Amino acid sequence: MSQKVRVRFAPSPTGPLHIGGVRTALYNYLFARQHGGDLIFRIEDTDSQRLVPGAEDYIIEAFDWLGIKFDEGVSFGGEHGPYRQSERRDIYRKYVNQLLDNGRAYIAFDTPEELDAKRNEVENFQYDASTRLGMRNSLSLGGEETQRLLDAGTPYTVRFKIEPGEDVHVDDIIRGDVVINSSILDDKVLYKSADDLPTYHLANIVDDHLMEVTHVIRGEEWLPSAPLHVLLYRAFGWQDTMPRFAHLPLLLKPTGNGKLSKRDGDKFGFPVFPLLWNDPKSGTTSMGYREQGYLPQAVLNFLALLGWNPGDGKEILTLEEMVEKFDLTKCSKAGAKFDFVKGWWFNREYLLALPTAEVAPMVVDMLREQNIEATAEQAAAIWDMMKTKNIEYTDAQSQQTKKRNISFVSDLWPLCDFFFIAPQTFNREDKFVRKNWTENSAEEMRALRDILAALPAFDAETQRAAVDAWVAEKGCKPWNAWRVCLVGQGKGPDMHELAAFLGREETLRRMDYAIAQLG
RNA sequence: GGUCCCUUCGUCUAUCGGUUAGGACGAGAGAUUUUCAUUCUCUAAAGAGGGGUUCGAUUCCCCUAGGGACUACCA
Repeated sequence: MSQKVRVRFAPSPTGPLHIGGVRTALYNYLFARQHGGDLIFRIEDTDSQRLVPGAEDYIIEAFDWLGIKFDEGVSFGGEHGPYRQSERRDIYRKYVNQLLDNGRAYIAFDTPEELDAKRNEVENFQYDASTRLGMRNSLSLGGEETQRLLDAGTPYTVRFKIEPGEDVHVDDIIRGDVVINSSILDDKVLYKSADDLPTYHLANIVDDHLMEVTHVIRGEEWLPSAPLHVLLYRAFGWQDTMPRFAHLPLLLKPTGNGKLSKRDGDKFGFPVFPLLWNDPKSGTTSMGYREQGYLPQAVLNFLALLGWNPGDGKEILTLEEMVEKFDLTKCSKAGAKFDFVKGWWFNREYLLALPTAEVAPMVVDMLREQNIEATAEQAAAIWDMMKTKNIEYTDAQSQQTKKRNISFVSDLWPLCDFFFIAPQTFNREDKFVRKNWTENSAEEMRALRDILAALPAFDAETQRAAVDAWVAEKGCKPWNAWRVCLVGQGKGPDMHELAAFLGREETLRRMDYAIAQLG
């Protein structure tokens, strides 16, 4: 009797995909893969008012970039379509009528204005068993009047008739048995005639049933309405095939109270969307993980561990390992503060583990942004020399400089600019220059210069052999002064490798220039 | 306000009645180093509070406090 696992990720195309949504999708993906099941991509566009052009394409592109693959759904095809709710009107209408026919729902004519007025008039007004008879609906108006209004084309909604006084149980995989009394539930609007579309609640239940969804894995914000959904399954007589629920903890602000929002990203300088987003309404643009230089696997890995932990101490996990180890029952119940600094660490781990050949094109792009044209070979050479090096990372919030590793390719630039830009001036006050350019330095550099000039070849090893011999004989330590010449500061890779990259001509030129400047 | 969910180092978390409460990020210190780094070693850092249950509670129950979500003709 084991049914094939089928789960879905069903975003509403009202804007760019939030990072929390990405995590929800990821958990669905991991769960589906682990059980050899299907992952469905459904578009929940039942709110025509809030639809944002481009949002759907954005979401699809985001998952494509992230490497989360769907088995069926919008743009993926499948046997259970259409997968866009706005294209399923006929289906919903049929099921709304079923509920109407068996008395589980009723027609309501109250206008939004009337409802507003009621809410202003009565504190904590709730449209339910205790108040519905005082409202304008088929229950209070009677069949004749209802039909008359319908015939007159009066806009209406269909409301779910909730029977009060029953404890409704939701069996949640993460939270266990959650009980809510039906009396605190209101008669939810299931369908609105104005746009001939159902609301989320109805569409969600009908689609999950028809698409044979076995597990509903979604954000915790849905937990309060889960009992309503249970009641809906029952009203349709679908309780035997009702999916299992798992309500995921939310992603919270890095500091302070509340859930993670776009503002937090702006405040701390991290993206909350997978891809760059230009909002057609406000005209504002929001940064994306892709554009900021995050690697998709790093983003996935980071997100996966915000709310779930395999418990074996291993944190760097491939998608395959995550699929293997994922366990809904090991998901935490409490919301997770969004630790974007750890996100940097994940990216660094993945970036540094990447083969040089894959990083080189990124370095070329990064250099191009600095108006420097470099070949892939040069970029690869720089990466190999520099990838273990550091930068001074400016913390956007505290304005304090902190030591950071290379988490992003863009971090590389301030560390490697000297490969392309020769020192123009030398700051004698600089700690490194002051310490390492002594009175003997000019003379030493002249000697080193002559040795280098006379070398038969200029590769690092040839240099090293000659210079080591000279150093051994003279008993001097020329490297830091040499670094002053070529770099101007206390940073950069091994001097011989650096000189080899620059080439003999440029190396000697920089040395001559420094000797002339510093004396 | 009401309903529901939640509560271990600063952060993400491990522990499924008996542990010196472990790991990771971040922080600090030291060592190494031809610079900046890397690397290595070490350190500080937690069971919200109060009641129970039990031989024994971080773990089970209750209360309080705190946090979160929901409370639309939005999802």
